[in-house]
Parts: sequence; structure tokens; C-alpha cells
Amino acid sequence: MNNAQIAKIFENIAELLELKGEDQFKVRAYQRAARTIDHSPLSAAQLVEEGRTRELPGIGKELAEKIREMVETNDLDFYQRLKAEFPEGIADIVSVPGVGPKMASRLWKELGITTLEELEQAAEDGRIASLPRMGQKTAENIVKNLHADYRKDTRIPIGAVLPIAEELLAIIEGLPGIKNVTPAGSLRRFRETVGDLDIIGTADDTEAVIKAFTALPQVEEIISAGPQRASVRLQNGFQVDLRLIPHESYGSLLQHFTGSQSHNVVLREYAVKKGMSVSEYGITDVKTEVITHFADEKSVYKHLGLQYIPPEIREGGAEIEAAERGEIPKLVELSDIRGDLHDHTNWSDGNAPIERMIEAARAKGYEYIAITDHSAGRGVANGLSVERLREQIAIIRDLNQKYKDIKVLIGSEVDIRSDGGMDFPDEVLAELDVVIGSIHSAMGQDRDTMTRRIIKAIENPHVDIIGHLTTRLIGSRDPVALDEEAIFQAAAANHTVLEINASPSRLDLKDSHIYRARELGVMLTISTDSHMPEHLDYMRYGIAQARRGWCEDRNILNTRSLPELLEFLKGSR
DNA sequence: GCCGTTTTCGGCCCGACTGTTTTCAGTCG
Repeated sequence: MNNAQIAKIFENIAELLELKGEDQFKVRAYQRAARTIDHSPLSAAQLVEEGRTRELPGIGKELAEKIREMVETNDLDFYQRLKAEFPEGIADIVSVPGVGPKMASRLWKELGITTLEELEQAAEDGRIASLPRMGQKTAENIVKNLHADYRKDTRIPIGAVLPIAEELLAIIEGLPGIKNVTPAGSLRRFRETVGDLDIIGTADDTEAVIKAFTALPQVEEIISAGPQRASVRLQNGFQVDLRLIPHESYGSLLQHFTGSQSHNVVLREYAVKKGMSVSEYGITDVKTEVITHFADEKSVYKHLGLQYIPPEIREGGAEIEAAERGEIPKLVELSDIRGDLHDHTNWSDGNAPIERMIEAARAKGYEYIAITDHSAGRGVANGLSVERLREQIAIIRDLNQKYKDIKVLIGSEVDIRSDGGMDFPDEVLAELDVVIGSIHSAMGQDRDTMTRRIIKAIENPHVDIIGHLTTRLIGSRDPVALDEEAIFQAAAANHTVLEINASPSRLDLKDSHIYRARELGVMLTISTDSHMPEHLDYMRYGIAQARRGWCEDRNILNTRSLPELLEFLKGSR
């Protein structure tokens, strides 16, 4: 079992234990373990093999043993037995917004409800309203939420959310009396998918602003609304949570609402040990009961004796300990980027001529751009034959005479064939400044075959960069099966660069892979894989992704100057 | 179920909003 599968089982166990009415702290232990395993840069199999599972925070004797069982037998007896205690459809019931484990458990035990159909029936015929401590309103909400086309776990790729969020922010900024309007939550942390839009602001009269917000024409439905907080569904289907607080607590609110939730839990547990209590209003000294307010976020961390922690790495992992020791790295920034090393033109499947891509890169102030159209190979995307490639090379050489302020690197995104061979012969690859090897076919190969295939490409001295390693498309195509650890080690040993593909539908490598590759000394690039000039703007997503993997500028090849880049490329061949 | 320079037992983040009931449990983030 891989980490994601183990994490899923721990999550399911937590849910079942909640239904069972088990101790909430036990439930939390499983939830925490699920997150820890999911975010672990090392595979569970490797951890088990090296006997290091218990080094993970929140993994003790029992959980380590369960992880071992899952790695070795692909199953977990405890989970199977627990699952057997409940009807199949109970998870669907809990997934209805507003229905939690307590209610689901009562509906099952007192009314025998085990499916969504039975749930709707019971809500409509009055049986739910007749239960003690439930009522007509509860039943109505269940019916309403059943028919809503969303669930608690629907998440949308960040690339689809960010532009909408930015429009919405401008609208909210226009509400009278509101200040400090800021995106928070997973949006601010740049998670690859976002569940709902968390937006915060400050106001003297928070209630008036909430009223104005819920009255916006874009609001389709008010999910909840109080004096400080409103949760609404927009006409475009997005859920937006707006939270307001007086101006003097802005820093604390931003910290609180940025999360992640597990980061906040770990942070607050750390604070408790130091005799402080952290909330969205400020930090209270437990002894004196004096609360300190923070108008800016950095002061919150400072007050706790911690180095500032950038939002992208607030995932409740090792960041609090690192901040305590002053070991939070200076993460790479957009302004560090000096060029883009993966760009297509209308010679293959891009939509713009070479010169327009160059102009777009110049407008960004880049020192270099690599033109990397597809190879002919499997006919993907109007790929270039050797003849057309040589024709393009000649044109780019001429363009380099014309442009003195930017270097146009001659490159290609070359298919890695199913046997690990490259789609151009070595003597052709040798003519190029930059060779990206990418998987575009035979994605269904088994793990061992795929791993060997990619490692063969990594070992090819002409291949500089491996593009979008796992080929996943967020929300629509699963990653290929591969042994990441072996691939990262091979990349480090051969000085082959791994790409962080910044296209928001890919974000490939993913954050935990970036973290591990960087740890193993793999050099990375952040590349937009642009197919039109506007795509160069995707760099911001790639930067955020690299930051989520704790990357500094030195980990990213395209933060280097042109001479340094050329030297690296020459040296790695 | 985890964890420990105050603890191997007794803690475990903190608060808004809702619905149902008049003080709070459940849900959510």
C-alpha cells in the first residue's frame, strides 16, 4: 500500500470511530496519523523497512504496527473488523453537509437509516423531525443539502479558483466599512486544490458588513450568517466563507484563517506548553489572563518565540519545530526566476510563433527562454521531425542575433519511449542546449517497468531535465505508478534535473515529492510548459508549489544567471 | 492513540454558528 492509501484507511477508521462514539482524542490521533502519512516525503514501505515509522510525529506503537501490517499484507484486520460493525452506506450519510457522526449514528440506530434514499424518505415523512433534539428545520436542511450538487470533500484545482477569487476580492473590497480584505485558507497556502474560498477582513461594524456581503447579487444561498462570519454559496457554485474581526486583531485572524487546521492545532499545543492560549483574537497569557492583540501576522509568531512561517508550509508537519530552531529556509520567490525552460510554439502544439514567446519572456525581464517543442515520435501534438527541428534550430540561431537582451535556448521536449529510449537519436540531442525527456505514452505500465523506463532516460547523458514526472492531471488523470525514491536517487546521482511543472492542471512534481527530491539533492526547475504567451504567468503556481516543498533559490536551476545555467547544463552531460 | 526537563497517567486548540431548548450539543473550520 502506498502512503495515500494508508492515509485514506486511517481517515476511514477515524470516521468509523466517531460513529462508534469513541474518545474524540483517539479519533484525532487517527486523523493526525492520516495527514502525517499523506505528507510524509518517505514512503511507508521504506519507513517500515528501515524501522523508522515511529519517528513520525503522532505515530506510536499501535499506529506503527498498523502501518507495518498494511505495507506487508496490503490490508488491515482492525479496519476490516471495524467496517463490519457498520452498514455500507453510512459514509454517504456523514458526507451530507450538516450531518456529522453523532447524527448519522442516531439516524441509523433509531430509524434504521443506512442509505441516502432512506435518509431523504425519513426527512420528508416527518420521522427525523419527530426525534428528540431534532426538528423540522433539521429535516429540511438534510433534504436541501442532499440535493445540493456538492459534498464536504469536493475540491477544485487552484488554477480554476484563483482568478475567480481575485474577482471576488475586488467586489468584497467595495463593501462599505471593510478593510484588510485578504484571501486566507488553502488559497493563501496555495494548496493544489481548494475546497472553499476563505476570505477575511476587518471592520468596526462587522455585522453591517456581513449583511451587505450576504446581500450581494452573486450570492445564491446563505448557508450560515452571524455577526462576524458568513458562509454563502455563489451562483457559480463556489462556497465562500467571510470572517470579520475588529482591526486590531487582523494579524491573529489572518493567522487563524490561513490554517491549515492541523498547523493551528500543532501551533496551539506548542503555545499551551509555553503557558499561552492562541485564538483568532490574540494570544492570552494563561496565568495573568491578559490578551495581546496583533495587527500583523509576523508578530503572532514572534510573540510565541517562533521564526515567521510562510503560509505555503503551514501543514502541521515539521514547520513549528523548524521555526523554534530558527531553521525555516528563505523560500524561493517569483523575483528569483531568471528564465523559463519549457515552452512550446506553433511549430508543435503551441498557438504562438517563436518570436511572440520570446517577446513575452522579454516582457517578464527574463535572461533566457528555452523553446522546447515536441518530438515527432508518436505523432503527439504535431511533433517535430529531425528535419523540421534542424530548420527550427537555424531560425532560433538567427533570432539570437536579433535579440541581444535575452538568450533563446534551443531545446526539445523529447518523448521517452516505452522502453526508456529517446525519440531523437543521440547525435541530434547533442545539438540542443536543453533536452527535456517526458512521458506522453504507455502510461499504464506497471511500477517497475515505468521506474526502469524513467531511470534509463535519467541516465542518458543527453537528457537534462525530466518533464512532468508523473503525468498526472489534477482531478482528471491519475499519476503513473513509479518508485519515486529510486527515481530521485537516480536523478541526484546523474545530475539530471526534475521539473516542477507549473501548469495549474499539472503541478507535477507534487509538494511532498519536491520536498523529498530536494532533500536528496536533486536539482529542480520551475517551468510553465507554456503553449501560449499568457501561460508564462503560470510561474506563480510553480513558485508556490516549490515553496510548499521548502525550496530555496539554490534548489531551482532557473534562478541562476545565464552563464551559471549554461555551465550547469554543460557539466551535467 | 500519543506523549512527557513539572507527568508513564491525565492531559490532548479554540471559537462561530445552528437548532432545539432555555443552557448546550453538534457541526464545521
